[in-house]
Amino acid sequence: MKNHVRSARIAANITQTDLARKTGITRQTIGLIEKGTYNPSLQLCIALAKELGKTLDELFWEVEEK
Amino acid sequence: MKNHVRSARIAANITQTDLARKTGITRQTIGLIEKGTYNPSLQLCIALAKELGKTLDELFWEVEEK
DNA sequence: TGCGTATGCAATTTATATATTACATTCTCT
DNA sequence: AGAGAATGTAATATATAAATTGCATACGCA
Repeated sequence: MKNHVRSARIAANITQTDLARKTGITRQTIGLIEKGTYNPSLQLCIALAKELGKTLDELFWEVEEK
Repeated sequence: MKNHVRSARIAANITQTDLARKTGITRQTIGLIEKGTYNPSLQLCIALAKELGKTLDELFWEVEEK
């Protein structure tokens, strides 16, 4: 479940805590998603993408799995 | 959680049962996703997209929610 | 008419995403 | 050095995705 959430978040210059608050989830969940050990729900992926100004493909598509 | 899974599946000319088998889940889950009452996992969305020859965006992005 | 295939749907169970709480580390800034 | 902010991570609890089983309907076809 690798992705580009971390780099997109850093590029957007917001903290995990901010992104979590804006997307309605907890900081811990953001942390786990960025770490790549999680399989988030589609709804959450969409919320993250919109908040980060990206599309699903840009954040989650074709990220080589380790 | 509306999406374009059903039309893509029909365009690909395969059954729910086939798509389920190929993506490693059950027919019932496919049915619920197509119905739009489900919030599938990212991993499953990716498997569906690859099997249907689409990207995440094509299947799940910006589908007006009812 | 009867059989096989595709789909809808409901009840129950199981697996896992996400929340909650809490503590630790790292880094920056004064 | 000390304080605060950002992040890592772990244990437990809760919500829900997904599996399993089972039955119903509709359709094409022999």
